[in-house]
Amino acid sequence: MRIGELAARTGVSVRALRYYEEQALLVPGRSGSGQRHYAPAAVDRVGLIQTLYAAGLSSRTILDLLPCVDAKVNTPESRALLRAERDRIDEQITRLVQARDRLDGVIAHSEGPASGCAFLESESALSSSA
Amino acid sequence: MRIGELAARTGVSVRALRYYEEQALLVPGRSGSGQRHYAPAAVDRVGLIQTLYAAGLSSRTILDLLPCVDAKVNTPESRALLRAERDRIDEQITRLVQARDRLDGVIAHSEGPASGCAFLESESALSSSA
DNA sequence: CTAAAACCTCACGTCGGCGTGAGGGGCAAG
DNA sequence: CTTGCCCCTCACGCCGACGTGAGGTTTTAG
Repeated sequence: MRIGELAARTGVSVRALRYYEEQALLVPGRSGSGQRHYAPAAVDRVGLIQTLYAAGLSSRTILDLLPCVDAKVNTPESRALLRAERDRIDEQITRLVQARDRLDGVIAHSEGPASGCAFLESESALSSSA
Repeated sequence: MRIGELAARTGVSVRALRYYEEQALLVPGRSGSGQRHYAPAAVDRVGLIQTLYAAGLSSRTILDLLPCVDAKVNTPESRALLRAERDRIDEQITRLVQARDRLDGVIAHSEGPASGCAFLESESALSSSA
């Protein structure tokens, strides 16, 4: 299929697909006239790339991970790389849960101000002069 | 305390603190000569800001949330805002868990290729020519 | 008093993941 | 042939959270 169809099927922009090629994440074949041609499997590939981007990984990192994911490479280094990125994601989840809990606490407080709770330890007197 | 000390205590850069002021997230008092002076509570404040930044919130969003967190504002709108941001974080967590699980699957596969599992549905023949 | 820190205000640089034209080719239908 | 749609390659724009000087003032230690 050509780039427009892949874009339509995956929901990502044509520009983004060209960008993925630039980053060597998804390199299509070319017709004689220079047009890009993608195999059907490219749809799944784009989905994976999107998932990883959504997890906050950079193009470079994804580029490093893809060969492992494709199971074309399976060395101790590649496994370490996979675990490292997994752990980074884990940390990020931890941070997000922390922020969410914080907001949940505020929400609970704003809805039921019955208790004089101080789960948000003291936010007052933010500045002082001289 | 002055900006350098706050920076040291919180681990964020002096530049970042000035930026927070620019964004109206943390506005310190000033001495006659123009130097910033922060109250001790500013340490916690910076921690909160950092937590929210780490959760992927923008300066603008944090600015909107802070009055609610400070419990200075408690309107239906502010509560809706809090919930909306909480839900965004929830979604982000979902995405991250998805990505992590994906990597976990790959890791499991790379370590024990005993099972002919296909949890990563077909990643092959990525491109075709003409 | 003097020198070194620490502070101040501009104001431009960076980086990543694209958006958005500009300007021009390829290909099927009528 | 021509209309029209999809495709191509540059190449600049953008945005947010700061980094990084430049050039000058204030505070502090000796």
